[in-house]
Amino acid sequence: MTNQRPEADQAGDHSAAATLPTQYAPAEVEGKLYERWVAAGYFEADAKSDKPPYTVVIPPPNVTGSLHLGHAFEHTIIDSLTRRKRMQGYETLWQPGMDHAGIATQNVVERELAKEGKSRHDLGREAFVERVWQWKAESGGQISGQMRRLGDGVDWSRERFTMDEGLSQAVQTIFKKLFDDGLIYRAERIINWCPRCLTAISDIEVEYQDDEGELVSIRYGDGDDAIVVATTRAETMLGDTAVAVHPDDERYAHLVGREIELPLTGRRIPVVADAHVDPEFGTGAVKVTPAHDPNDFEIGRRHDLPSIAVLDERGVITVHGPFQGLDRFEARSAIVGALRAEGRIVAEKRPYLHSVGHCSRCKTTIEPRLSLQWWVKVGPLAQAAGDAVRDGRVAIHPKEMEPRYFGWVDNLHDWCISRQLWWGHRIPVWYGPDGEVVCVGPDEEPPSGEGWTQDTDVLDTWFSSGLWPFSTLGWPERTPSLEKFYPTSVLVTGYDILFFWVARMMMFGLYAMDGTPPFHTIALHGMVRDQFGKKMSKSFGNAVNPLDWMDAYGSDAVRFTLARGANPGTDVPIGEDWVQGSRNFCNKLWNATRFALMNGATVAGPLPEAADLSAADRWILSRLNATVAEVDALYDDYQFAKLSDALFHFAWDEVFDWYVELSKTTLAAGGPAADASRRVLGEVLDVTLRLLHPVVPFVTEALWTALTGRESVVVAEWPADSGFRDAAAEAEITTLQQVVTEVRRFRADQGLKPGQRVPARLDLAGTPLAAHEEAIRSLLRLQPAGDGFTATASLPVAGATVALDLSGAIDVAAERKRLQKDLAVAEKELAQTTAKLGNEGFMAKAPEQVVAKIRTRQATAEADIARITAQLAALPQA
RNA sequence: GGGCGCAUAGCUCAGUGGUAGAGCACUGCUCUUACAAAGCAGGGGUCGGCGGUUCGAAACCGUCUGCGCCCA
Repeated sequence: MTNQRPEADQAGDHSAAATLPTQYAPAEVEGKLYERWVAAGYFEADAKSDKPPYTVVIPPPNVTGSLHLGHAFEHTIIDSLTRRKRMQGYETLWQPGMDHAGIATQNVVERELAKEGKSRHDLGREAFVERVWQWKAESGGQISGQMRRLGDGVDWSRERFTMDEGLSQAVQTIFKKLFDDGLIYRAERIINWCPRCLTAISDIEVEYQDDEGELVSIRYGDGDDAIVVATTRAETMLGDTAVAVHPDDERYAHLVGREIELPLTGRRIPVVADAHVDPEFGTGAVKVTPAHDPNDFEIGRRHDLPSIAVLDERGVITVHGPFQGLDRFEARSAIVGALRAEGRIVAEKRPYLHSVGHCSRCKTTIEPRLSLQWWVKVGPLAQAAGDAVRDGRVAIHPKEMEPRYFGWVDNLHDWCISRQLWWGHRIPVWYGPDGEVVCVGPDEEPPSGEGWTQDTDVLDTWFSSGLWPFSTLGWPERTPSLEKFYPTSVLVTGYDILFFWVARMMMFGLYAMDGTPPFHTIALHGMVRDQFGKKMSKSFGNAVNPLDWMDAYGSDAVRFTLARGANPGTDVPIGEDWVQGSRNFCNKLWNATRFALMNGATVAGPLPEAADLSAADRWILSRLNATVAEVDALYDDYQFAKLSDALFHFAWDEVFDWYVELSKTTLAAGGPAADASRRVLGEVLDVTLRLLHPVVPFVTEALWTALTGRESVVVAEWPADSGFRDAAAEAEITTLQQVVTEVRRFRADQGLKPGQRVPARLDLAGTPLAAHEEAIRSLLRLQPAGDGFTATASLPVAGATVALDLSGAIDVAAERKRLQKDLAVAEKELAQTTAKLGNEGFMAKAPEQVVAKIRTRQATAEADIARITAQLAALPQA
């Protein structure tokens, strides 16, 4: 569209329409409009404003990421919410930014270095971190540009990054506070170790899947001391320090307390009794490797067993002997081979399907590893996070997702927060020469001098993401933004990452902000799937780049398709056909507005009084206001699919298909009625475009500015229901629609071409449609009945009769077939309603309105049968 | 193994006690002066099976079958 200076146009100026091409071309509109919005500062939030605040923080995408449909979906939801609130007069902040994605980003840069034949160790820590920043500056954060394409109304002047100075200070502040409160501690435990990323990861970064492994039964000890254990991890037997059996297991009672020989090593290990052993599983005896299995670690603790580590950080066997230097998987077969040679393999099951943990980042099999790490003691924090939802201060939407939240937050293990990476917030703890441990706050000088060193680990990325709702607003400073915009209003995120960081934000928000939760509502959405409901994945080959669809059909089309599928908490299937359908809707909107502009639709001046409006005008205004109310209610309930659908159907089925068509007759006639219609048309489009704007911002902006001559729909007022309703006008137009549809049906059944003019005589005396005769004739291509008019067909419908002269024989067979079908439907209806009304139980117990409704249906069926029977009788005999 | 959920038109999904709906797909006719990315008309479902509650069940209860997801 060439209309880039809408303020220069007058409302209703016919020249505005002349500049609109017959097809909507999103590519020519979207980019320019977005730049204008940003330049105008519409998305900037003012902390000094008197307006009530509405705040949403973006779930920060990874700095390594690019826009996928999941983002597009989530952003469409957030953008619609914030755009509507902005129009409603809230001081609206949609806070943008990214997280530093510790492991992912470090991996990206390490891969770059590898191409140069270098490792991060060649550069050293400082130079490597420098290199990561350089990478971020050059190729990180692609998603920011893509968010602009999507139309995201974020305040770019406030963009934040979790590694920024201010946010790093927030991290250090909360670390110190938690440390001082005893909620952060250091301990040696079994953690999830990725032998490829060479770092600890948290429980939720482990993905379990059923893998084909092996279950090997090994005989430990000999003679009377023999005991068979089953394991999927034979290679860890080198680190076994006991065999455990259930205390009540009589099979092994005689062995408890004795020592047996561990094969291949010559070591002697005890047999211990532990209630955690399942006597039903395998032989009821298990090998115990405290250094390489979390359950075994606990058994070891209970029985004071030593831990013998046999694998290094890369999963390579470290103990002396023939297996030293073998990878854990090579060692497994080597050790089974050696045991077999000694005749100690009692049974082998291969493949044996069992659940194995994998690194969510690189899919490498996780190695449980005993190591010294930093932990957050989550007990009191998780309790508070659960209580905030339990006592209603925070609502989870949809409510069905609550058990999922409680199930997790109430059973939370302590959170391992240290990572053996270089990219991230370095743990602010210094160790002294004499074993001192000092946690340093943001305003404190680290201890200096001989022998003092800082912890080399960094913090889990989620540690900083958990601070996002307040760190982005300036915390720990009590900034005006923090005062104005905290707590945020709603957090929009996928149910799949409810645990990853919603719970973390809740814990940290409540803890840091004196018990004020970071948001009052958690609105959960589902995942985007393909058109057959399958999960999108690169390996399956059904992943879609949203930018391709945005290029082909426009961002609005992608957004509208996603919004139409957004039922709370459920997954959203999307296919190209559906995006095309949304594009078609945008085009329809475009052309309807184009028609309105060509015909002088206007928003100038007040609406005429109801008395000066036609039934069609009153009908559409009644429907318009009902739609405003409906859409408002649906927005407040996060029902994006339903509100989008309501707007789609109101716009297309009512405004475009009927009101616009009816207005053609009125406009052609001219006079005051035409003036009124121009004003109503302008009103209906104005309000409809404003209602649609949050979901399809671009096309509505282009059209609304052209229609109204005003600055921007972004800052227009959100429509309000005027309360105007007109049931009589609605009934009148419904009757009109019935008459028109019935005659169209007859025309189609008779094989008349749509444009073919037919002489007709209308008898509307029994209806309120007298004023609509011209419109009905126009819609049905009916000519006046001239001299020699001979009715060859007479159609009774809704009290009216339309007589047509088809100048010749009609297709009696087609009409008979049709009428017989209608008759069958009416007869079935009569039978059903009559049966109900004859049912004593129904008559005695059904509510008044239901009985009345059935009576009406019965009467209608009877009338239909009479009418159709008469029509059939009137048909010429074949 | 524990928990949550789903099964409605060819596909994807709405529909929490009173006439089974939408989008897309499908069939026929049309360039009717906003729009063929369109218009008009039409076809299509024993609401997974069985049993129960009820005057009345797609909906509520039980059960079976099939399929998801989360946790262990």
